[in-house]
Amino acid sequence: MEESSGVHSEEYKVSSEKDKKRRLKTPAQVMALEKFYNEHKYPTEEMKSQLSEQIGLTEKQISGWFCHRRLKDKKSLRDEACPSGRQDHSSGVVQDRGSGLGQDSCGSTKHGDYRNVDPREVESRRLYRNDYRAAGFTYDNRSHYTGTESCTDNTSSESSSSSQDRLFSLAEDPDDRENSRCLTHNGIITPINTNSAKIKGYKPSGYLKVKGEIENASITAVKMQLGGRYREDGPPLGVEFHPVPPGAFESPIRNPICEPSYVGNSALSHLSHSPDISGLERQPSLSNRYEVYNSKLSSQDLCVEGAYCSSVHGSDYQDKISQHQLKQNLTVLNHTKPFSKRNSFLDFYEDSPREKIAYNSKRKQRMSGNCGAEGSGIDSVTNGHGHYDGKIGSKLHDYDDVSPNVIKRSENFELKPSILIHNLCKSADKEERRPSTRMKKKKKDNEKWKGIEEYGNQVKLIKHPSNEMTVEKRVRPDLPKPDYVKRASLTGMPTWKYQGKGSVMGIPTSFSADETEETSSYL
DNA sequence: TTGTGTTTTATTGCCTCC
DNA sequence: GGAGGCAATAAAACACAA
Repeated sequence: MEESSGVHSEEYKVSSEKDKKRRLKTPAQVMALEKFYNEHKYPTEEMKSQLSEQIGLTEKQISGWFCHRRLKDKKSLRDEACPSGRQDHSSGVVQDRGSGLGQDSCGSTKHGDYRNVDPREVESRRLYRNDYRAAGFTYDNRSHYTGTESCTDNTSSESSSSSQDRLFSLAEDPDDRENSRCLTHNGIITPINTNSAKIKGYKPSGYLKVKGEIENASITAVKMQLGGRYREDGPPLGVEFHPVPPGAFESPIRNPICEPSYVGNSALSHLSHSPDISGLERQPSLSNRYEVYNSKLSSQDLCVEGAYCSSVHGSDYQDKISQHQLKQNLTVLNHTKPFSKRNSFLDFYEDSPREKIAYNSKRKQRMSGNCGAEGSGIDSVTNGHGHYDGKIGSKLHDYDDVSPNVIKRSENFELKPSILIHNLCKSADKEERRPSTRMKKKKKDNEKWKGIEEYGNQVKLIKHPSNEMTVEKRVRPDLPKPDYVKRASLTGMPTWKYQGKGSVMGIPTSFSADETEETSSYL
């Protein structure tokens, strides 16, 4: 991988240097960057170097990109902080981001609000910490980052402006402890809890926490609002949804992701013999309410693009979320499959093909103000799937969290960072950077998932050339498997130099040999 | 096809910290 | 003084509408 990626990188660098013109980064690169950014807003030089090698950009470009990305985040926060009472498109919940103005680590270290707390460290570590802790993993790779890790860490970790951060914070909520399980060790949100996703809205930044929620009335209000109702099986934002009659949402478009598998009765979904029903959907553990909620969302918004409702998020945060969702979606599809998804490296990233999608669909996201509902729908859906004994959580990780096992099994995008980047770069770069004609673009929109799938196929080809089934079908059967998660969480950790530091790619050493063995055997 | 608006990328200057 | 980061700016690339 290093080889090809390296070559590619070199090529890209050379070409970039050749024409000093502004050169757009390939979707793969953007995905990788986004993903990495989601985990490390302030990458160390080492990380930058590594990343630059991985995606074929110069360190300077990497630094610049991160810098601008942070600005973007900051700007987003600022915009949302507008007194106009802007709401999060995806959730419709008043975002607390506003309060985070200038408080987020990505933003104003300059202002010295929390200089004492190295934003870089915070950003870099925050995710892990939450993850593992939440997940109940004994493994703590965060220590590698710095000894500064402390309780404050938690708060600071939430300082991130990203929606993910907000989501993470949810895990801290006593009522939402379960959610924490869903968090991936890499810090990417595993939308296990729909509520979390939906409420992504609520998440006071760590800084805010430190400062006191009092400072932000909106945050406090939301917090209070969520406080009582926000629970694992409860509807988001305290909105009670009435159960939908079975079959009410039987849309011709049965998107595994958006399709919430109606669940007034989880048993029904269980009994369903439809091959289209993903394992996730069958999960009996999903709360009815939750499912109902999802059903509604999906049916209402029913993005035709189904899998891609998430791409409709508004802000750049939503972008991240999109990535995340995408990741999740991809995961579901390939094993499901984003990138951010994304999700959020981060799949997209989040991100993965998903990221690409998000990337391409950004404009649309912006344009559609009511997309929020769609986005939230997706969130809820994906998250809803996450409700599996907490184990399922790992399944829904961002792709980088997804271990090789998952990848192998599901053949989806969720690759570890190195793999992801490599593959993405390979596929994306080999192909033309972007379609030049509008027709292509339009097609792209219609087939935004296509690209992702293609990418996934590439990976798939390498791993399972013979498998012609769709990703979704291939994956679904595995989802319900309990050990699936186990495996997923175990292997496939990126081989980053700094993994020891507890980077996203770090490999939890706590995993049992059995698991590893199992994984390897599978592979 | 063209014009307009938005987003992304690159550059530069300034500031802060070590 | 150097390194890293933020902010402002310009320009290219892109998306969309007419």
